[in-house]
Amino acid sequence: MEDDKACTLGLSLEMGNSGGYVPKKDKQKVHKSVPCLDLSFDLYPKEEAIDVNHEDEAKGFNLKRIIEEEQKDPYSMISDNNINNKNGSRKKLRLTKEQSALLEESFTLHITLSPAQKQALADKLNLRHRQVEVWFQNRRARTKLKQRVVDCEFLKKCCEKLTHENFRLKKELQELRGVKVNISKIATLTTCSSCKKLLKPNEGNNSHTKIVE
DNA sequence: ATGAGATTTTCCCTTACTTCA
DNA sequence: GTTGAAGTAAGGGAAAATCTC
Repeated sequence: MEDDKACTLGLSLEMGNSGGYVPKKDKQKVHKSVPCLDLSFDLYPKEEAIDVNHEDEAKGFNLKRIIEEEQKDPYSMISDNNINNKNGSRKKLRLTKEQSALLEESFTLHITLSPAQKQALADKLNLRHRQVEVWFQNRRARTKLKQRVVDCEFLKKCCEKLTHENFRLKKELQELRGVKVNISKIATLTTCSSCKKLLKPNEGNNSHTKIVE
């Protein structure tokens, strides 16, 4: 059955780490009990792996500093398509097709990224670390929402199936009860010795009512 | 050793903006 | 041109685990 097959599928989508601080050295332990995508890909080759606290003199790169600067002035390090409106309201950034495509591609490989991976991707896309982070958060939320809709539909079908089955079993029970009553009725009947017809209890042979023709 | 506050990272909810019918 | 719905980037708070003093 298709539904039976469906029963063995789904309802197990996990987002991996469900929150909380995870030290970098223990990052992989988190995913032990939960089926989750491998996060060990390199946006940078291994020899260029990023140390958050390390100040790269040649590139002037320090992730901690970048994040701090972003917090001080969120719009200082970004392309001009994300500058606030004159009235102070937030101007919404729209990611380009290329940016979205690469983010999607990364997401299909890894639903969460380490800070260094986020920064590497941000550099690649000319976005801020925070923007990549937020994009992944929202993308995980969207996935979860879609899965919730799928789960909901599946549970609805299960419910309908069970309701139908319940109705069928109730009907069957009713029929069986009817059969049982008839059998007990038959068990209490006696047979007329002369005409061989069934008699009600306490009915003599002389004045009997014909029950069974 | 241990306890309290700080830090880090994620999730969740919400808001604000854009796009489209 | 207006409106409402849907999509989505981003803000902010809470939770959880670890770190630091």
